[in-house]
Amino acid sequence: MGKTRKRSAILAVASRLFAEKGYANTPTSEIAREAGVAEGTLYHHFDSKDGIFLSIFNETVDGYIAGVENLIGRGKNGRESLLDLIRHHFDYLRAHEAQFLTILRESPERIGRRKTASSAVRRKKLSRLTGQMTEILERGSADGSLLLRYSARDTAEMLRGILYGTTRHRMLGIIDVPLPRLAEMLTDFCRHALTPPPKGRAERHGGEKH
Amino acid sequence: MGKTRKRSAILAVASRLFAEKGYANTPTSEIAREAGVAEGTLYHHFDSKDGIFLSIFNETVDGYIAGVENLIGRGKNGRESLLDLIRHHFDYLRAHEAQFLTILRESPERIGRRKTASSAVRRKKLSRLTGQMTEILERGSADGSLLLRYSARDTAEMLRGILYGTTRHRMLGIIDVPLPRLAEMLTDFCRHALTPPPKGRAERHGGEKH
Amino acid sequence: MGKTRKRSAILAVASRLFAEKGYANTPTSEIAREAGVAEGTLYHHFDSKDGIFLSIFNETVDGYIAGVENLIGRGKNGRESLLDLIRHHFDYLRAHEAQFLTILRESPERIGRRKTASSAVRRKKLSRLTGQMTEILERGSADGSLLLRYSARDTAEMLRGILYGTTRHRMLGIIDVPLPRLAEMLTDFCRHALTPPPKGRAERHGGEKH
Amino acid sequence: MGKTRKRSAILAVASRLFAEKGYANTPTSEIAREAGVAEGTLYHHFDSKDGIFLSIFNETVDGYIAGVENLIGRGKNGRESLLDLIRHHFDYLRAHEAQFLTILRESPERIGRRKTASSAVRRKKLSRLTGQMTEILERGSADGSLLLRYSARDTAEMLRGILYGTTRHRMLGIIDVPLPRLAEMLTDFCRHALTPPPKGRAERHGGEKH
DNA sequence: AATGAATGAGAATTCATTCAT
DNA sequence: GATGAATGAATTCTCATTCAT
Repeated sequence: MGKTRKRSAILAVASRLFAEKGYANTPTSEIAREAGVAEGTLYHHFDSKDGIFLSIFNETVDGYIAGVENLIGRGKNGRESLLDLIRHHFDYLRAHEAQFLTILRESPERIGRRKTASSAVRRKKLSRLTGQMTEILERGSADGSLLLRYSARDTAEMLRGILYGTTRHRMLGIIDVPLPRLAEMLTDFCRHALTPPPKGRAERHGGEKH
Repeated sequence: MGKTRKRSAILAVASRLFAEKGYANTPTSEIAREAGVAEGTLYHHFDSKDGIFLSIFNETVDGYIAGVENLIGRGKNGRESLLDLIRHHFDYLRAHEAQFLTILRESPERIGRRKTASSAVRRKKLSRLTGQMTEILERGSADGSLLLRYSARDTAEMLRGILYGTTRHRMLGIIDVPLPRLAEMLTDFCRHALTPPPKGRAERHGGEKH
Repeated sequence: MGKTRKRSAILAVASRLFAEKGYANTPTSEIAREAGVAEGTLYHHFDSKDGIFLSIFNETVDGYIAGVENLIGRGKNGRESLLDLIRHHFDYLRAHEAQFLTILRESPERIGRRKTASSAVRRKKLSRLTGQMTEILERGSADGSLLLRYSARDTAEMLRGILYGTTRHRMLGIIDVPLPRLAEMLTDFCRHALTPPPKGRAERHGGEKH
Repeated sequence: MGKTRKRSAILAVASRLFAEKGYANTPTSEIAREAGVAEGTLYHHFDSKDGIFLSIFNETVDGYIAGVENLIGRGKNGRESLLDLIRHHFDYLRAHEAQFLTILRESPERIGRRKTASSAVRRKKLSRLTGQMTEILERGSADGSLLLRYSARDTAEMLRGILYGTTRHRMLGIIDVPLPRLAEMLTDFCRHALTPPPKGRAERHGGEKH
């Protein structure tokens, strides 16, 4: 309890500062000052500045993944699970805004090219996510509630990019659509793009010329 | 010619390095060395390291916007213009990979929160882009070639996020779908999400229960 | 017993680590961890990190000096005492390798220039050693078993340097001669350099031309 | 010329400070201050603090080795070359006191255990020295001017240790014999230990009992 | 006696930028 | 325009030591 109070304070402050100013522009001295601890204390709880980021990443992504796991386990059909996923995405986002922003901002630096031991772990977590989404899409394809025009895997990857990009622009203030509205639009967008035609009517799409 | 050879060399090298290692992890000394100029020379051509990034950003985004302007001017209907836009996006991307990656990586640092004079300029350019997309969507809505379920502006913003996110994940190697395939999928996805129902048939969507 | 078990563990671990990595490169945290005690416990048994070194130094040098005292007390002639001293040196070395290495490595830092209270104590112990060696040489000179060409004091100082340097190079792996062989060589070397000419023959050395 | 003035100043100051207080106890800030340059300037001329030590080591040892090479080339007999070597040792020492002390103090840290690329280079230089001394002893053994009771290599290693140890104790003020006197004593010591018996007289040594 | 979380004064190093040549 | 030596502020990290429990 008391033992981890400072640790949590550090993580909370760091999330906020990283989100606001970026990892590289946030000196450890500022984290310490705002968290009300000595600078050395950071290094009592974390290996390095990078270790602080790593903890934020892990705790946030683990929670996100657990949430998805949970909704998958509910056994709804693919289409409903997909909608649940989008809902979960935006709910979780709200509850962990600073953490999300931090991760959004820093992914290329810390997940991108450089192949380090811990970046491999991070990549793995993220690909776990793609795996979960693939699972949902496959279920929908099997139970007829979703119509995939591409492989489930490819579609899942695209969806991840879509969620990422819209979320990011929204959180960075690059676009103005309010978050709930964005969630609604994306839900709708996916529904239309992935919905099979109502029964009893032929899909006419193939006949189009383009 | 001779006057700008070193300038171009600097920009080319900087784009590559920023893309590979990130802005913050690329010392000016390395840019100078790889470009084959003295470190001081950087400061004859640019105000600062930030100025180098700024030039990459401006030249790249200006070219992109000009391309969109161009395709809008061709006077095709909204739907076709939208497809042209996606095509243009991926074409331009291919031709300016390093520059795009640089911008992708650094936007939050340099465009995000902090309101400086030059970040305002950059934001403006980006919002010009949203304006162009809005224009295309409005045209499609007016000429019946596109069906918007939300305002053209909101839809445009969402589309920008979608393009950004998928492009980024692809370029950072976070997802595996090859670029041309991704372009195809997105084209298809948008077509389904924004296509009006074939004439003579009522849109049944509204009747669904969900 | 139980009272000093942790103290001994600390000294043993510290000797080993100081010998392996050097005093400055051995954090107290590592000593504590390897000794299986808490970091604060170090400070119950010793005043400071320096105090740990001091204890190693004192205990080791005291034992060494006691051994010399002992062999001097046996009342052999000077020559034999000198050979006993060399033997004792290498025997003691073997039994206290880590401690010796620690002292070898750190002497200049902690015994050298800086005149502190405790460094004076240490210097005094070392000069006690020179005193003992001087005593042996004087005895040999008096009883005719050794031939000194310089004052006993000067010769003793030189011998100390000789023992120190060869021992050190050997322990640091700078030279390859095995320890027993080195002991033999030094014994022999001293014997030839300090041996009086066989009785009944004039020392011809003075007549040489060089 | 002017280009290297600051570099030399840094090396001179660093030698002095390392010799006085030890490498680990000399902050780079102090080197910079005393050398009259900015701290960053150190890193313009050297890779790291370690690089400064490395330069001192290399320049000093290279000069020493060149001197030995030189005296070997004079073609004197082994015995005289050995005496020249001792003379050269003490001459060079006088001319590079601070550098020698620095190297004396820091060898274990920087040459000892840890096998790094540059420590291998340093070890190699030092073993070159042993090689040179071996060469001299072999020559003396061949031309009859020296009597070796052990292999030339082993004797050379022992001699190196002897020179090292006595020099070191002298320079650290652990012993009081003045430098010239020490040189004389060592010369004499070696002469007696390695001198063949005058012609026409049998070596009686083997007959002794001990 | 024992613990270990917390401290904070330093340490080495980096790097964008300047300026005399 | 071009150079590159020099700068010094800023940054991350280390670690001996303390002290409340």
